[in-house]
Amino acid sequence: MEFSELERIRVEKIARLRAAGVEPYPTRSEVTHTTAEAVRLFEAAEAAGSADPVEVTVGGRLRSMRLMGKIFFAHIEDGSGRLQLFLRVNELGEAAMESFRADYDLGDFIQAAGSMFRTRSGEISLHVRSFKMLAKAITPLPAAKDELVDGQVVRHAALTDPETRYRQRYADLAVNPEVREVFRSRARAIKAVRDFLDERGFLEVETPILQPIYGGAAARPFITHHNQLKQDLYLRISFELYLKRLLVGMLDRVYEIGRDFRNEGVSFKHNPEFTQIEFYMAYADYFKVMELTEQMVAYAAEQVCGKTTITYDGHEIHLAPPWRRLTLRDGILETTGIDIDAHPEVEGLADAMQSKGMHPKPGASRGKLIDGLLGDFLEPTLIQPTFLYNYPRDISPLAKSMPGDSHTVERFEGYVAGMELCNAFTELNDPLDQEQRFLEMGRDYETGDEERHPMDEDYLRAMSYGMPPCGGFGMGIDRLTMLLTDRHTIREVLLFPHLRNEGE
RNA sequence: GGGCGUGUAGCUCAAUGGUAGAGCAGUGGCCUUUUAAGCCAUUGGUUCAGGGUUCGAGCCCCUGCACGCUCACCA
Repeated sequence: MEFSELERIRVEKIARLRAAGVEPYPTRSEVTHTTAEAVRLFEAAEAAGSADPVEVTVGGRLRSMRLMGKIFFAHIEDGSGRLQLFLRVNELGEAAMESFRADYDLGDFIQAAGSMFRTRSGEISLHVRSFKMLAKAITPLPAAKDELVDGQVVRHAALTDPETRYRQRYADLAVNPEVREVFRSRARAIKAVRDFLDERGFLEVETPILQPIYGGAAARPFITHHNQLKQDLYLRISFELYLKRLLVGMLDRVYEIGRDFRNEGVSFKHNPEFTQIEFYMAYADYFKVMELTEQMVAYAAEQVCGKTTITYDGHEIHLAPPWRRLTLRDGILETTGIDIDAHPEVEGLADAMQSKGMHPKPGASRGKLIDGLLGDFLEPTLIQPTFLYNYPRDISPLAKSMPGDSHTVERFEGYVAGMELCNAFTELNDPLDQEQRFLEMGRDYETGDEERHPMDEDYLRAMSYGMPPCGGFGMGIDRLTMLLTDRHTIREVLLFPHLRNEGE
């Protein structure tokens, strides 16, 4: 390791501690309470009028030090909160005080034993009788503490540089408590989804991440290779085709929470690997799935935020069921004046778009044009939760057709805050129809679409054994977390978002 | 991949083409109830990297890298 000057000074302190017979990285600590527990104990004793001292040993990082000659104040922080330490030469002696002054730095992990009390200004604190180093920090935490300059410019920003925050998430977490809170919320959201499905008889399963054929979504995959088997494999882009095989196997309600990998561009809402929840439910259709979706998201909001009305990007959003239901046709008609039902063929739709001054992408299918209208005009207007439903067949190869409408399938997407949150449909369970869809996608591939659905023969074999009618659902956990924590980029809800290699 | 922007001390930020600075942190002092303590003194720079223009470049030009925003892409 190469050290900066600040770091060299701390390395010298390590040597000094060792020379004095003090191990700066001891194997064990004697911590008995978190800082929050210590405070609660003391408050309880106070409330009970108890005169017995509350004795604790707490541990944490040194986050502030105010050394005032014969007495020191300091704050330590652990995962539960902060606690002020009060050190006085009367109890500790001059040698210990001097060691603390000279060898202890902000960022060090220490433990302190003593009894709880209130300072004259009323802050619950620990009157320290003994302390020891638990782990010496060499690199100073990137914490800023700006001060009043000429009666103004109070800037107490901590680490804010996004690159440093993402590359050194450990440092970001260490100095920015609100970042820690985001990831606690993320965990609560996942637990809420899991509990919600478990309570409704769903079975959590795990399916292959390394897949010989990828499918279930339109995305380019990452390719890898098994050496001994001499087998090319793909990292999964969705769980869909494996989960639906399980319905053939009489596991009626299944779900998986896990990582998908898509070899595509990164953006504020895309990361090459992201977390997805998918569930499949036998004997359900997409309307049933809509009901479950709105209940599940509202439940997650309650668990994470304590309520179903949340704020996202300044918008007050009401997640309580029922959510607005809007057919894709009506939504596009309202926002563009184009009736997609009046244009069952791509040529007519493209003409209609041109007459509105739009520039339909040459060679795009009808479904892709409709998807473009949705993304450009309708999606930004969908702030309050909305189920858009009934989608073009040609962009939905795994969804079941609507009875009596060969161009449309029973599919919906849930939109909140102008962002696609989830995607679901009545699943196609007709093996002959499914084979036909794969073949149609194959034609698209031959005309240059990289994101084709490759034919999955085994999936067709599974379906040909008989697949119960079912509804299926997929939702990005990252986007759900963004929504519930009011974060506006996916990087803020990923502990270690994907970045380019660090420069030399 | 395209466009725009940013890159200066550990952190947050200044600096007309003319001596690289501030606050906090650090270091040395003073201080026995502080509160993002206070006071005195002080250290710390390959200004992202490499070229170029100029008497002189943190600043202007070129190339590269990283990050941000945005467009494209995106079942």
